[in-house]
Amino acid sequence: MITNMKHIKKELTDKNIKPTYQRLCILEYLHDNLVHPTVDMIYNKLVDRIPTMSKTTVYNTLKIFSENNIVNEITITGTETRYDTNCKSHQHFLCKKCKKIYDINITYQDSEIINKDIFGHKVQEIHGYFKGICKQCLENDKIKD
Amino acid sequence: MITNMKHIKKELTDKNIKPTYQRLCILEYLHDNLVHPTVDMIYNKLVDRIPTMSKTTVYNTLKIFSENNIVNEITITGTETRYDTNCKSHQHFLCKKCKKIYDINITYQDSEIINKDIFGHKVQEIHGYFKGICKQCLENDKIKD
DNA sequence: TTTCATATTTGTAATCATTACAGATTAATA
DNA sequence: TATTAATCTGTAATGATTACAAATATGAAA
Ligand SMILES: [Mn+2]
Ligand SMILES: [Mn+2]
Ligand SMILES: [Zn+2]
Ligand SMILES: [Zn+2]
Repeated sequence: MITNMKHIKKELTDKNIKPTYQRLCILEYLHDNLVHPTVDMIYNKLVDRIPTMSKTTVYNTLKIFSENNIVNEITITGTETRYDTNCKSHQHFLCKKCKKIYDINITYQDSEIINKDIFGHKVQEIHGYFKGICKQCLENDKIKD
Repeated sequence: MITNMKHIKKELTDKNIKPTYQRLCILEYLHDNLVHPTVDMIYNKLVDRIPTMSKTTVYNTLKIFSENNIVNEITITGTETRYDTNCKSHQHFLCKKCKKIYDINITYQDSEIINKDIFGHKVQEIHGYFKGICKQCLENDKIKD
């Protein structure tokens, strides 16, 4: 338990979300595992501690979190949604081989664009990401050669 | 038929892809409909002209096109893959309301990053997109008020 | 042309993530 | 305590995509 439970509870109550046990566990998991996990990763980890946990609850909870800007949904893989509690503006790197998503902190001039217009369209979110082969996979390949 | 068939045929033969009737029709559709269509949109349009067309063929063909860099797969909606034959570097705007994807031509310094390293990861693709409400939907909302 | 091998297309079934829904459980309120 | 609302749970349905095998078309040798 890396993250303080009181902070997590406050994060929910501040947004008028009832801090139920399931919600606290899911949010705690997200804060302690900043690897952009899938619903399955979250569920499979928590079901050990909470055997009654339902996958539907994970989906429902993440939907509430997303609507309240507690998590960001990342849909760059094309297969499943990944979840991110890092709400600071940042980019991502998706490894085509191992499917890991890394944070890339390149400071952009986001503030210039966000909530403004771009060709008449109202911008609410800015997403940027790179695809390729990650450092670790590159090194694994080297060893094979 | 806006695009010249000879050009389309050459595009395939240049990459050693047999220019079958189905493949030509799909590629022609993509060139004439630069709206980032879904598999369903492509299939439903083409099945009128080619009643034997199979949706699996659309999937197979787009996979071959993607592997040969004839189309780009866009996975920003989270629900289904959209396809783009505009291979010049450009950004996208996804409208949360009507789900239309618009091209946004902001010149980036892509060439500085592509095929180079970023924190040790090998970058092969750069993606950037915005989410919000598009011009047309904003205007439709105005009328309602 | 006929024969045979190969590539492509097609239709159906399977898979997998996500959503819909209704009943069970829990919490809040009177 | 009794009543009501919110939350959670399990299962069924949905929808996009993939797997697979049979049907069809293509193309080269004989
Ligand atoms: Mn992140
Ligand atoms: Mn485009
Ligand atoms: Zn990797
Ligand atoms: Zn719109």
